Amino acid sequence: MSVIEVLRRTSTGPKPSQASHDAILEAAEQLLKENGSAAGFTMEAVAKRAQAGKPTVYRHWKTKEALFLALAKLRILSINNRVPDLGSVAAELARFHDELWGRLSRQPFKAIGRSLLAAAMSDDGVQSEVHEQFASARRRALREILARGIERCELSRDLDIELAIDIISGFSTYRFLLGLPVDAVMIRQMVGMLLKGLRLPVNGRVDGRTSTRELSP
Amino acid sequence: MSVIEVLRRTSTGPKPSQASHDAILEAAEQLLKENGSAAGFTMEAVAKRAQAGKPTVYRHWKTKEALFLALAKLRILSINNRVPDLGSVAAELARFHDELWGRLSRQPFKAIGRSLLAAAMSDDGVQSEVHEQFASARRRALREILARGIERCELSRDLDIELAIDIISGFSTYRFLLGLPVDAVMIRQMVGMLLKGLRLPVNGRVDGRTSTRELSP
DNA sequence: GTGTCGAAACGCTACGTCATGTTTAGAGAC
DNA sequence: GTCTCTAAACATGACGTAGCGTTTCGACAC
Repeated sequence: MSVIEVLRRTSTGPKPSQASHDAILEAAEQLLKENGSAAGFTMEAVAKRAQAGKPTVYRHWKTKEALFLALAKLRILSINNRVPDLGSVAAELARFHDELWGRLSRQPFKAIGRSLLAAAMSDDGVQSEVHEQFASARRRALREILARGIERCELSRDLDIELAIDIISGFSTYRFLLGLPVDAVMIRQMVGMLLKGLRLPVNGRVDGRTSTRELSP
Repeated sequence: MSVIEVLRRTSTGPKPSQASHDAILEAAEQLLKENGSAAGFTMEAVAKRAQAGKPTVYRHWKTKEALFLALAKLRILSINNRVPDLGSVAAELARFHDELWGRLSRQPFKAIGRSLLAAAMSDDGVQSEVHEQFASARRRALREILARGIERCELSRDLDIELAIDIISGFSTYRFLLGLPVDAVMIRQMVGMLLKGLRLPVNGRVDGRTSTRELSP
């Protein structure tokens, strides 16, 4: 149910109102979702939608960018990146991407993601934040998956994990950037193609095709 | 030498002035370069820098976005993507990336690239254009390289070329997006890691390390 | 005369602030 | 417990600033 109430919200005394806080965030999310990008996402519109005054919005967040980043952290950083041990790197990478891109392919996450990248490209500070917070959360999960793969001898001990993470993250991010679908089938194909380079071959023969076991273990 | 002249440019008669056209483009490029992103890139600033009137700017380009896209096409699409036959996929991929990212890592190309991605994330039309024009030019070159690799039996005939292109393009684009360096060493490491999955193994043994031949043939 | 030129002013929208009067929670007095 | 006072939040509306895109102007080239 919506946090935004119909009746006029009044003061809650000396402490900031949690109701206003929540209503503003929800209004911001609705606007991003409806427009599909940051276009039309104005502070006036947010305030109006939240049935709040502009000073109230600015009392809770210093700038428009701060409000947006708070929303992005709430919605995107909350996506669970942790993947349990599923027995194979392929299965775990597939699960990881399904969780992440299953969300980011739909609204409002898609609009928030697009706006976040737009902000990162326009401002060095946001770019750093995207790198240090949003990307690093994903990287940590991938690092665990690859480390488990090394432990169970699926992957070589010499594997450059950070490099592999760049390649894995890059694929889906690139498709998102171009507006192309990032669906489960595609993810599994990518993982299959990539794994032939990542995993330590157990037999002396690696053919050019992706085996069924690699795709859906 | 600068196209922006010191003296006041006056009318050239019934036809739009080529000098104004060039001066405006150069002014726009300077501003992007100086700011490192689209911040501060205003039409007023462009006109002032070019010693032109705002109506003259709008006479040549209908909107700010049109001016920016014209500049982006001029500077980024002009980067030569074609790579001659160098005898190996690794060498050709490395050369391709060096040409492209050697430019995109430096100003003003870096700022133009960032602003282009920002615009793509904010506007569906620009996103389509980035996909259809900017990305596709790169993809065409990569397709040639991979096709040659298949011809000379370095790569499997079953290779999903488009998928491979997504992975290859994604890596560098992802690092660019996060503000991380995209240098030649890194590119060669990525190509090395990726090729072990792409190329058709000639011997029955593929170890976990990257051989010197693969990195710099 | 037609169309471009630079300069200046305009309307519009959006960011962020300020001034106003109202409402509320909490602290202290009794 | 009740009353009073104060500090801070609340919505509303107006404001200053900045940027986009347009209009008007006199000057100039063909």
